[in-house]
Amino acid sequence: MRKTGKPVKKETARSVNKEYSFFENVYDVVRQIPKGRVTSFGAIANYLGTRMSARMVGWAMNGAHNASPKVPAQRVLNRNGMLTGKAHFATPTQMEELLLNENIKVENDTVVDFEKLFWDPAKELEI
DNA sequence: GCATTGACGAAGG
DNA sequence: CCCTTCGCCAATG
Repeated sequence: MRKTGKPVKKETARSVNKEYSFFENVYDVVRQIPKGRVTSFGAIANYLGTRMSARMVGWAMNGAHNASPKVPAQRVLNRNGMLTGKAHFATPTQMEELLLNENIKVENDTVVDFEKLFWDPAKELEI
């Protein structure tokens, strides 16, 4: 949890009061995703201990665009391995391009062999 | 301050 | 097996 980049500065009140919005935690985990690997919102949520509140992870990613360095949000997919957040990128095709650039095959807005490429922080990082 | 929504997930019908 | 509902927590209207 090195807050290398430091909070987004938009910590919107209460969340910062608890302990650095867990947004930072999300960003940090996402940045640690090895190239060519992907993970899911649920996995990150599980790593954070929120378990099923994967929604918050997605919500946190909403500020990822403002985070520095930029968070490889293209590696974060839903449990289906679908590029759900592609619409939130600069261009709808950017997410797919980034994944293809990492040798990750994308077919029909879904990552091929998602299970094989799946990278679970709670498992790989061994909390 | 209450109601709705949101890059999700799991369980139930 | 597909569709619906609930849960989660925070932000926005």
